[in-house]
Amino acid sequence: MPEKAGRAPTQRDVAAAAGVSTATVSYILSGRRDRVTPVTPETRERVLRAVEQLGYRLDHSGRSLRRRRTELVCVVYRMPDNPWVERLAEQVQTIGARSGYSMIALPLPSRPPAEPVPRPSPLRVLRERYVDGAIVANGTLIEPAELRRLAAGGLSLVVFHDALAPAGFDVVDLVQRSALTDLVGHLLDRGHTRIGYLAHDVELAAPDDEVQSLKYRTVAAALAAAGAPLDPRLVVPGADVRERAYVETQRLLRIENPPTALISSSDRGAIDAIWAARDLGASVPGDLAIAGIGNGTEGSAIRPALTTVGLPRLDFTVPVTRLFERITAPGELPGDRIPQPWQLIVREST
Amino acid sequence: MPEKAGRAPTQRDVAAAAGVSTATVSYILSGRRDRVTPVTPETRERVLRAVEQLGYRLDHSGRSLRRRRTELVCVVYRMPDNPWVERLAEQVQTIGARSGYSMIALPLPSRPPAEPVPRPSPLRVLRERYVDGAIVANGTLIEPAELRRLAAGGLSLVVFHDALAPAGFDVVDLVQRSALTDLVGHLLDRGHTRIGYLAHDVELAAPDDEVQSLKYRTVAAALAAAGAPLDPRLVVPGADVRERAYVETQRLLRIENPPTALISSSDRGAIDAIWAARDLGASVPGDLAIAGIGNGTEGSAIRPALTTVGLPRLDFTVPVTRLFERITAPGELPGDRIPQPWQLIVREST
DNA sequence: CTGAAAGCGCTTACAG
DNA sequence: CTGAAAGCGCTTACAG
Repeated sequence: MPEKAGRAPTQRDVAAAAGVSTATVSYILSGRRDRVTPVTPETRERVLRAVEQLGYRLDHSGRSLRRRRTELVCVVYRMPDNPWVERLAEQVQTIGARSGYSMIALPLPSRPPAEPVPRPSPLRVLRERYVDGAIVANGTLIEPAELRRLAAGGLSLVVFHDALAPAGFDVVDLVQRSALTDLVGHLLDRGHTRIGYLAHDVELAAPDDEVQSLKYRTVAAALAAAGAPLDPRLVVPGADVRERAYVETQRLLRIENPPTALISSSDRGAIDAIWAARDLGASVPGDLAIAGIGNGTEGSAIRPALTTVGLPRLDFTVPVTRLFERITAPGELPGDRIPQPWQLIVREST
Repeated sequence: MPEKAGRAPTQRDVAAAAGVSTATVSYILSGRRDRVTPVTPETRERVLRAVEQLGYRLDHSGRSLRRRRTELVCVVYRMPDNPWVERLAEQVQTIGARSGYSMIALPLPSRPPAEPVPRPSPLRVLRERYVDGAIVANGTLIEPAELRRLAAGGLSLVVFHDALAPAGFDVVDLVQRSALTDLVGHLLDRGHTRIGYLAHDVELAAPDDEVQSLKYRTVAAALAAAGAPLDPRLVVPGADVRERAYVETQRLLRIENPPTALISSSDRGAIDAIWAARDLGASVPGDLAIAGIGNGTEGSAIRPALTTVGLPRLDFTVPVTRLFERITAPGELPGDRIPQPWQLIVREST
């Protein structure tokens, strides 16, 4: 069935085999203009047979060059992915399919590129018009200036970011700060004064980084504002790795004057902390109140159900739809801020 | 700096601005032929200035069409990803960069497509020559016939699969069966006769599926062959979801005549099972031996360290290098089988 | 050392 | 209802 090795068959070959012009082949394969100038069923049949026989496959390079769009969009995120990103990808796939778009993913390294910068940069996919648009999840290490350049160059862009001004692209603002502040307030209201923090490594390594240490900084600021500043001895690493979260929590519980509440920079870390506490015979939230950050899928399935902050529902219809509006529009949309606020979700663990 | 809205600048615009021909622009930007016919430093300088000034960005459609390759490869996997796939992606990125290739990911839905099949299919990226090659991780639901068609159509392909013959593409055979059989033998040697199985949902839903239920089928077959067939009451779901693994393990331990050993279809499930057992006061491996499958990164970090089966090292240099050989070669490589056998890794939990 | 020109595979206004 | 032809942005053998 498939063509012989060598040059892959083109529409010219199909046209020749079916005895029609390439225009006819193109109309039939792309499904356009059918109503205006219908092709006779026999012609169509003949062409489709030739396609089958030659093993013809459309080559998008030609189409993209001519149509000036690739009909591909990209979900950009920082490895590893998470349920959040997967849900986003699914929705991009579903909503994009309606306008004939396919989705690819661009997983970016979790660490800033080493020197010398690798050639080609992974960002080539965005820079050289391989895709018509992209959704950038929060946490990637792409520079704001790069994003502005990409948008100026014609890429349709929707960016999840908490501290960035729209500039030719839309910014989905998770408004994490107020929810995190609410969480701190909630714990203080419950009477806690010794509050610990289970951190991601990067937060301890670069506590001043506005983006990477946003959670840590916000929690620390809220506590300080309430007159109960974070005790450095109650700040421990481990939110990244399950077993370390477990060990560090047990260590915290054994120090003199241990915390009565613990905020974990990840839901995962919080769940491990719950187990760590229980294994030591401590009750949650009685002896130790524990809260996560992120509102992952596991938090509501465990006992005690996890108090956390995050998006109440993983529904990205608005930003995803916006991306395709941008792609469809002549390119004249300004940049909007799309608020998608995190919320405090109080369950049983605090 | 960037061009005004409207048509994006092309090499023609750059050439006009710099007062040279498009050929010169192209040579400078692509870096080819420089040694054969060097461009004078001034010309180069002038062109690069024009590029900067116009905000010119290469458009890969034109290049791909002309060069007959996209310089893009794709890692195809089934959502969600896992450390295994991430490692593979990293290595594709690193090794590909040496030949000027960028990597994208194509995450496929975890369930077979609903009827009617969505248009466009996510496989369009592979079918319509968006990429020059792809590595397909194991577990995707792509039909073998589809893989053969893609290879016949000229796509360079390396497929991780345990039950597939090479056919214009290479097959990385994980040889999972013998390692799984070894695991069963190991437990039997230790004197276990009541062995339980913590399954992925799909294994219970489609136990006859050669690909999706390979682990379950192999374990069951090995036990049956040893004269100790799997007791259906000892087969429980939960390997997919942490909390369910925990609950189901505790349930298993409370039944009359409980298992003395448990094989989990995932490392993650096994780790949760360890915690579940310990929370009930059962010792591991004393009261319950527990083994995982997959050799993820967490298994060696916990106590007791997890016995598991999987790849001893996450080194995919051979298959990844092979992919780029395929891409580079005139296209005349046959299909090879690349064995990359799983092994039994005995640690402390059994 | 540089430029004019052909052509990669497709789409699409236009003429018939 | 169908075909001839131009052209999308780039690369590259070839002529100068």
